Amino acid sequence: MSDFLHFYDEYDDERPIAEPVENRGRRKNPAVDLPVILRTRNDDENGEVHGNNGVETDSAIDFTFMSVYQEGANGKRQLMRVQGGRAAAPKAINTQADDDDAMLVWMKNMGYSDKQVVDAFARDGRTVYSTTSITGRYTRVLRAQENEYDELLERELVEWTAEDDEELMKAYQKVNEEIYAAFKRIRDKRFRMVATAMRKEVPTSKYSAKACYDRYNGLVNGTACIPVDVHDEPERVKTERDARVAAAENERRKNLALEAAAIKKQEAQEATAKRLKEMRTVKAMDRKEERLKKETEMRLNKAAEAKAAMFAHHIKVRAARDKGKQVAADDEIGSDDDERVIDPREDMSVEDLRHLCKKKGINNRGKKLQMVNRLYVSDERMTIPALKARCREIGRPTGGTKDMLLYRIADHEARSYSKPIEKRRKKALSKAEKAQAQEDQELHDMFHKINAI
DNA sequence: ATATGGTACCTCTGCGTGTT
DNA sequence: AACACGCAGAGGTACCATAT
Repeated sequence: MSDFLHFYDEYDDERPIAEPVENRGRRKNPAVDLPVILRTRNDDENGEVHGNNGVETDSAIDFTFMSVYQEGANGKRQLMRVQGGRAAAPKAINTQADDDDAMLVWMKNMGYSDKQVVDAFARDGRTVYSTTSITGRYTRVLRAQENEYDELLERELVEWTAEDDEELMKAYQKVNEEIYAAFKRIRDKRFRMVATAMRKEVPTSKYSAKACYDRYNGLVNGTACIPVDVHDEPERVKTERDARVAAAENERRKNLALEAAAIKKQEAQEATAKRLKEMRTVKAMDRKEERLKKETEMRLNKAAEAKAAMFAHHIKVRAARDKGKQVAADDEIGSDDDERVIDPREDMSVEDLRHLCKKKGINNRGKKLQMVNRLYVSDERMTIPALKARCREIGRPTGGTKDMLLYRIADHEARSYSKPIEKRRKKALSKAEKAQAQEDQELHDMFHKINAI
């Protein structure tokens, strides 16, 4: 082998190539950007065969378009391309290695990967082998060197040195350790291989490496249980095994039942929690409705009191104007709205009014306003103590003028019939509901705004 | 017929990713 | 974080196609 020390200089700092790789495996080698040339074949000045005739190939145009191979059966080789360098062509393995082989051996000895060798060769314009050829050529060169050296040793033209003897013993020791490790690795795989072999022979086999190991040792040590088909008491063994199988099945079912019970329990708990939550919600809704009802009632009462005051005022005004006159005993209704006193019973339906009049022993025929007037006149004829007693009875205040007492009683009667009450309550509720809905919408919008951040 | 470059196939290793 | 798993890249070897 020729001197290769110059490669150390060439590839030291100035020629950046990748660091030698330590382990095999997936690595990301940097891509080499080189011109693509067609594979060609020509002889150089020494008669050696090279691709591209050793011409420097800096561009894709700078080559002679010649086929390196004769017309092949598949024609594939004629069109193969290499990046940079010369195309590979058969070249004898020579122990007096040329520069390419010397570099190849040096790089491989240094630990560069096959791909790195190919890239470096391409970049330097050397022969560009296929990556998969590198190891092949490398091992062939080494064998050739060894063969040549064997012959020299035979002829006693070279000899072992003391230093080499020492290295030999070290190498022997090292290799022995490697062999031991390799042996251990393969031995450790023994029962894995046994299990695989079992599967090949018995496709239904499900014995693991561990099972094979345990059984094998049991058989060798005589501790393995006897198979039922060769046992002295097969019936007993079978019965015992069946009992174990049954017990295991029972255990399995028990566990399944426990599991199912646990799931059921959890579901029941969840259902209870859900129901409780729903009940709480319903109660809350009920409370809310109750509150709204009360508020409405309060508002209505307040309005009623205000109306009662207004009613009293109107009556007073009319009384002053009609001084000395008796209130009409029958159906005389003022046609002028200004003169007419608003009685709460006017909100009642004609049907309810007829019912009320009948109940109080008053003529219930005629127009709506006539009935309202008759009711008023009837009330007006009562004494103040009687009116107060009536107010007390219906849970209304007993203070104020007679007209206010009259109004309260009229209002109570009107509200005791469903229609006007429902009408007013609904009106008040819908107002409260609207307010609530608006509040809900604002909350909803705010929630989404916060979520979007 | 032999030597050589290249291919097919196998194994090993490292990396990325999903699961526990 | 630890582990399992699949994928892809790398090297080794037997073999094939072809040049000599």
